[in-house]
Amino acid sequence: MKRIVLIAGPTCSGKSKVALGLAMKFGGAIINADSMQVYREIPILSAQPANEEMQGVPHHLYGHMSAHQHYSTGAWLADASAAIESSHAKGAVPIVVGGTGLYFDALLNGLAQIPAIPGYVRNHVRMLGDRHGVAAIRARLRSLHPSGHLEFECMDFQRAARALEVRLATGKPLSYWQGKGRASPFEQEAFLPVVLLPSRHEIYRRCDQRFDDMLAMGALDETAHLLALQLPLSRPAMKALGVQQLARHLSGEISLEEAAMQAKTATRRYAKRQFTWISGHMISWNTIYEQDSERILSKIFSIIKENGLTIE
RNA sequence: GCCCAGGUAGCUCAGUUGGUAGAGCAGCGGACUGAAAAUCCGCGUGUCGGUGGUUCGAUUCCGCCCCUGGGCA
Repeated sequence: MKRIVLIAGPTCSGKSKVALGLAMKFGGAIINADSMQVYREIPILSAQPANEEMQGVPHHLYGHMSAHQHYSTGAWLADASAAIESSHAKGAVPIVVGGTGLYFDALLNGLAQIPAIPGYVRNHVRMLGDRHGVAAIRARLRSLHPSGHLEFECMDFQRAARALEVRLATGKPLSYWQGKGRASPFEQEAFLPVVLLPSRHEIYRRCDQRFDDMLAMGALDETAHLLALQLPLSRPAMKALGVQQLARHLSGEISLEEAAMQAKTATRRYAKRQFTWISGHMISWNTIYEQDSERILSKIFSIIKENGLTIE
């Protein structure tokens, strides 16, 4: 059985660089596990590796979607699984790298086997939420439960909307489907999971620096082009960190300095959520606290040496 | 030098007719099964500029000092 190397970590932890180093040493193929780097219109803002940075190493699922589209965890799992299999078939070590915790969770544990939700049901539910708020979604959910039991007591409209669309489309509650269990498309033993965990202070420092770098690389122009597409704000790509802040600067509402400050703040909050996810979901992973990419690489090399890239 | 306005949380400020104080933003903690860079839940973190005085009790009233703005010289 061939290995699947996983490299997770908060934003700015140096994952991409480390993945590239690994791929060059072992003949690997890099597979993106970042929900924003899939959109081709935002290469700078989502920090996608540039072509000249790829060093001839195959990179999959970077910019393969349009910002017009609505990607999802399920779609990613299917794409990533296919990329892993084709890498194995070509004799390359698949290296899955990214910061989206839910994607790694789906890869490692699978997703509940829920039938696809028809687009009209999904639109109906989202429109209900947009117009009348979470309360309307919760009320609708409650009305579908004869027992009066409410699955979603919280005000999380995204999850409430998911529960409602599943209930409407399948006739069964979300908990029914989730209760049936789930399984990864791959053997657990195949995974070689590594999480990079530099200090929070260092991550924050690098995030601030990186946003300034993004501006220098043309993040403003990129935002202007994205805005010209006139996409609804609900499109995932419109929620990339920095887009809303730079949009407000472009419309004259705030200064560039203010926009940069707000974008940096939003990035720090995102990193904080990633730290929380990691501490709750990646406890058993090989954890590397180093900050220097050479030292990280040598640690991963020794982890790979111990575990091997193939197993019986 | 004189006059005026201020000095309260990391920042901007509110407030206490004298009983050790609260908003927004920032920050911190947490959740997470097909939007996840999303979405949601929770938490004030403080020598109330300093020092004397009055008082049972001062961040609040009074004196002096320090600091920051503005004005007059």
